[in-house]
Amino acid sequence: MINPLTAEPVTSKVILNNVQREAVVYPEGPQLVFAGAGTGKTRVLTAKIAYLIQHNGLAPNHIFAATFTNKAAGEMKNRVEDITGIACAGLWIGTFHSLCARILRRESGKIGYMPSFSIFDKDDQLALIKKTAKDLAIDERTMPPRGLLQAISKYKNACIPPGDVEGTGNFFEQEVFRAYKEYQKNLLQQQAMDFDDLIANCVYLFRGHTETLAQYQGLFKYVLVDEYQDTNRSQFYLVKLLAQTHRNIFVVGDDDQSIYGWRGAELDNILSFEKVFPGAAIFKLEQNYRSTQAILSFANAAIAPNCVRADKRLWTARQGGGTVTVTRYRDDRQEAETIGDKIRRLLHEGNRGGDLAVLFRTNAQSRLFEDSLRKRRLPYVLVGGMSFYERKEIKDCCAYLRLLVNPMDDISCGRILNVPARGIGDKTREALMDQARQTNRSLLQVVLDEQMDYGGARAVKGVEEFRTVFLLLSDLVSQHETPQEVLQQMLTITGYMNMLEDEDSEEAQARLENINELMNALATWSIDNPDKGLSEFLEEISLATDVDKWNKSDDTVNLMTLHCAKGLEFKTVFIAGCEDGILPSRQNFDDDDKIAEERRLFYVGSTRAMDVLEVSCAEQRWRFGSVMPMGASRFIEAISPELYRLVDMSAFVEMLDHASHPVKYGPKSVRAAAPVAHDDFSQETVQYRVGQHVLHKLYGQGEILSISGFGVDMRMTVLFNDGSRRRMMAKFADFEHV
DNA sequence: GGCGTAAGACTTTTT
DNA sequence: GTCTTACGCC
Repeated sequence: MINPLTAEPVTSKVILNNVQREAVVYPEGPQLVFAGAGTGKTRVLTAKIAYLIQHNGLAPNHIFAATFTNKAAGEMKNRVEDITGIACAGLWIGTFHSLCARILRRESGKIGYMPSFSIFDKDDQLALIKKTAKDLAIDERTMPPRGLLQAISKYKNACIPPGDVEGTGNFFEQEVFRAYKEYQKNLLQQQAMDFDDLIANCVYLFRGHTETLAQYQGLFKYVLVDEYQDTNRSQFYLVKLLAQTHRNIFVVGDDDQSIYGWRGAELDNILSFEKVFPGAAIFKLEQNYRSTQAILSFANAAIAPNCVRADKRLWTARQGGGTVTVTRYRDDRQEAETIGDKIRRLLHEGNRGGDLAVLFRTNAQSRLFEDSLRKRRLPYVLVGGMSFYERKEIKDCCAYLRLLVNPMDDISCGRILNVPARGIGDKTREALMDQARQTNRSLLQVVLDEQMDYGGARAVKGVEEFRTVFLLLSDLVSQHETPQEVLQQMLTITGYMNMLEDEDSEEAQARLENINELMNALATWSIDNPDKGLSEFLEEISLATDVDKWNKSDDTVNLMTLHCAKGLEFKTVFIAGCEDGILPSRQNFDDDDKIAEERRLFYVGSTRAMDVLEVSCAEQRWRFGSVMPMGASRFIEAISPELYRLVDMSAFVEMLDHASHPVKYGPKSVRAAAPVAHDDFSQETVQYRVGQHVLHKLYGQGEILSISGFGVDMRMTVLFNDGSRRRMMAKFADFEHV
């Protein structure tokens, strides 16, 4: 620790250009920083926080800073500690959702919640709305559950409680209202909140409790918001409330990078900031430090047709650079194969995989690139998509843990009542749920106190078994057993482990390893967070973003959606599938605002590239199981041809790959090619090798005995010095330096 | 009640 | 082409 009084000032410790420095040292009052792509937004935000602490002498816990991912929050906090030499444990920094959860855990009693409330993810929400709709006799076909959720989400994002929409609108709106009201009632009864509630309930809390609001207004002397262009109305209300007393609100954003309108984000928040906060100081960061002139010119031309934008001009000192390439392919298959070849060449030329990224509009497009890279034995990581914590076996485990933390959580209870199968089918479950509803108790409560006088003998036995299991686990929790011991016991007592071990399939094997991984993760987490418990672990899991879960590695090529790529940068970027219908998505064709948002998405993708940008489109693409003709994206068509080089590969029918195996494109037979077994080439692709000595946080020293799979799927067997032999997934192993 | 097969829906993007 | 739901059989 350095002494802050003698420390170098922030402004000399962090290199800042003139505008950046002005924004950092600007004394007080509302501030809006327009930060174009690659203009050092994070640097300014970090420096600002450090400056507030060091120069203004603010204690870290007086600062509220909302970032876009928890990972960014963690990195920023560390950086601020580096700069100031002051411990920042008390700093309120994180995503809106985690910050609000933190406030709500403390104040939950004021809005009828216990501090142990559950956080419902998408699946839980869907399960609950289905149950709600069923109870209300709302027909699933006329009112699809997803549609209901979307409508409800809209209300919540605007902080409109069910009481405010009563009696308005047509039949459909009435039905939505009925569902909304009942859904909220159910959430409260189960002591659960969905993602939107975390923000909305915070706003309701403050609206309804002026003394609590005053307390937080007094606490937060400075409110900072990153990615302000992507905030929705409830988030806007929240920061407005919090910043009311001190009027120190500092927001950073770029209207050209607003890509979450479909999630309720309101571009108007950033565009009308000056109106809402009169006297706001405006700063414009226009020097881009990331991309070459060629890339920037291309991106600027791409975004130019959007007319509702704040006036700004991005420029770069990085003159020249290779021309942006636009490549036309015959089909999606050829696109993926050729990009795979290009990536292989780039790696042979000495580029690191981590410097390369393939970006696409939809998750479904990732598969071809995965196949292509896997075939070439190139390590890659798919960011986003089906994440670890969304897997069935992991969700099952978490449901048990969640029920232990919050016994009112009927959705979790319903999920695991019959997992593993113990003879409690849909009928029995429904009977129990009816019983719960009629007697106004939780599902678990019914299961625990009811002498069942209905259902078959098998069902009764199953319910008894579940009761026994739950009480045993509950005892462990009250005896303050460690979280991983509870999980371990759950897996043994329920027979979950046996079930998977008995099933002799590859899938069961993978599930076992995932569960093993969850135990490792939980154990490691407990060591890192000795003062926290199960409920905090569960919260962290449910609020983690895809990028939070991403282990950036030097060696793995990155595959992700354009949305996921926001805020990141790579030396070489491929944007694939730039076709009308994909980017922009067909579903947004008839709405100009949505087309503008799609264009911004294309802009975001283009500005991720530092040195090389390659955009591509295919003339035909497999969609819904059949071939569809595609045309190049209107966004490309709108860019002046001098700004890129057009390469037409669509005439190539066949190419040779490096191993001289002809690769044919198009015919179905090729698509069904046998999957490559990874076992024999794993060592060449990653940083681990057999025989390597490693140091694990939990298990200490060990030696890698064998490796299978590669990239994200790489698993290895490690013999630890305590004699234990463990299978673990490389991406989670988290070995310390040896 | 559980498990297997077959038709059906469906894909935008995510905290 | 892939995942989810519905139905029929055990």
